[in-house]
Amino acid sequence: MTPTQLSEALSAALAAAVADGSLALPADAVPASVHVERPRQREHGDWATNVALQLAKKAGTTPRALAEDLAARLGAAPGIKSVGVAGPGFLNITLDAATAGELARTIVEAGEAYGRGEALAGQVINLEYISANPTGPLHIGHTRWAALGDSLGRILRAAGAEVAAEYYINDAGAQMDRFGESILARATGTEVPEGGYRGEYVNELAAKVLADRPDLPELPRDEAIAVAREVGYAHQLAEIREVLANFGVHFDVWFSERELHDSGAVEKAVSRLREQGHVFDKEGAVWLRTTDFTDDKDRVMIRANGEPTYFAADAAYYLSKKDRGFPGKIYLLGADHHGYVNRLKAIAACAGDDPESNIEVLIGQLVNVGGAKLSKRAGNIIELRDLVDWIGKDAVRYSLARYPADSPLELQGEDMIKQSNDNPVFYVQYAHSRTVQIGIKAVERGVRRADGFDPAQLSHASETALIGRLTEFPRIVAQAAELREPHRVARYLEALAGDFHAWYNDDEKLRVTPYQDEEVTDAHRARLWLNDAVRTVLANGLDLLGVSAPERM
RNA sequence: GCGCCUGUAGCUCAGUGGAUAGAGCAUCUGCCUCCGGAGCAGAAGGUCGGGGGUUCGAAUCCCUUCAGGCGCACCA
Repeated sequence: MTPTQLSEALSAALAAAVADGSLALPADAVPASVHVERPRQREHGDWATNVALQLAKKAGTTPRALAEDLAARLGAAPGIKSVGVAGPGFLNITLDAATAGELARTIVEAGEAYGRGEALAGQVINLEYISANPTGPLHIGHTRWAALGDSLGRILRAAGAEVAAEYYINDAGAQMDRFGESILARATGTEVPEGGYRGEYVNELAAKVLADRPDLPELPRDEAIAVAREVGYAHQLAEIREVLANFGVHFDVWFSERELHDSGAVEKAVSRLREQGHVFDKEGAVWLRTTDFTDDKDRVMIRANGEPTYFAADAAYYLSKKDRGFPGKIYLLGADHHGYVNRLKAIAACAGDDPESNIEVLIGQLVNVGGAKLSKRAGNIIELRDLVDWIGKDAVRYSLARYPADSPLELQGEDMIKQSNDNPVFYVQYAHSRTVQIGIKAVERGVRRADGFDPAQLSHASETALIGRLTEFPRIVAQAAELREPHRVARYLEALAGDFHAWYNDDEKLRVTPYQDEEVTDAHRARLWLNDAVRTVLANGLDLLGVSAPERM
């Protein structure tokens, strides 16, 4: 029995009580689905609901009386072992072992599909993250969004949404010229200009540019800057793409800011917003009246000198997303960009969208890794590439994905490479590899799922706890998708791994494989089904986080 | 000054109005003759920053206050 079915059974019990007059509640006050949750305390049963507490007042009765009535009605339902009333009026529900144990079969047969759902079905979402300038390597701040953004994309898709992951390349503007000038200076042994890029990586780029274009030093200065800029840009972007690919991060679209300018999309955006009535001219510049909405001051789109601002490109980019058919637009930005939230929402509103539903801006707070070496090649930053070389892809991704984005984070690098309980990624991966090895051993000893499944065998406390945990997975995925919080999946996997290890260590009689002189029984087979169900969920969950599920460690 | 985020165990952090506030680390005590000890069981550790309020019920919602981080461009 799934929580959904249980919730429906509760609704039916409420409706029946209203129908026969024992519950004085208007029909429209009966909730279509009743919220059930896993109680913290095991002795409170498999599931609990506070529905009686919530409805008693409206029905003019006491919570306990209402709960007693519901308990009597629900207790007769098939698959339910017992229903109790506790405390002020909680309903505690225990399923019978066979009904609960069926879940293991459901999971094993569903395989990779278990956990996927329809909570976000029909939603079409553009998910933009990282979007770092192509003028230098990715650093630790980008790394947090790389891990969270990619995982969020996977989770949104698992919940049924259609998602395009997008990287906005800020390849326009004065910074690119400074980038070109910096490379040229290094290539020709002259001084890097004020405000230029100085990291060791600029020397590396200069060497690559010279290898591609040995004629660089002989070119007229303007042309040389352009060549250095363009060739350097290509190399830097290639490196970013390679580093992200090695990190397991995939983008569907790499969107160039320059394209917006070259194609005239920026001018078109200005005129479109002008038609909407939100653009005005002042002091020689063209402005967007973002104060019509949530912003605290109006923003310049075209400067007095005729050059468009970065903000104008942002507006054009927003319209591009809208035009390309994405009602939902999620932006993942760093904390240093939180001042942008209101003006981005104002763009949406000026474009005629609903800033509450068509645009969502998630802000990631700072992260620091203690003990990490600062990058010499890029200056005083921690590079994503170095971090992955040092700690490993799985540990970096997991360590970042297991915390919500909106809290500042201080991680210890030494803990992240420890292969022990200090590091939850190994704890979860170890549980997965253990299920794999147990499965192999069981088959060697003649325990085979194909020989049958008697779910009633899974009646031990550690087994029902484990089954209950497995039941939660689809709801956890849906919740992580709806709240945009990948860390919920990681925390769930840690709890599941804990329940699994506890079951494994619980009692020497509760083994998947028989002792050497022992016959294979229904119990061994049932436990193999359960073991394999756990493996399925651990693998599915780790995949949502972009972390590998090793068969052996 | 204004705005956003964050204050939970010694440390790093979970906990989108429910029952006795949880996990890992660190400290202490147990558990390897057969499925992986990278594991398990237990002990100890808390004015949920402070103060008001809403509610049958608040770490969670509202107000206020203190502390820390970040941001307030015709830069990108």
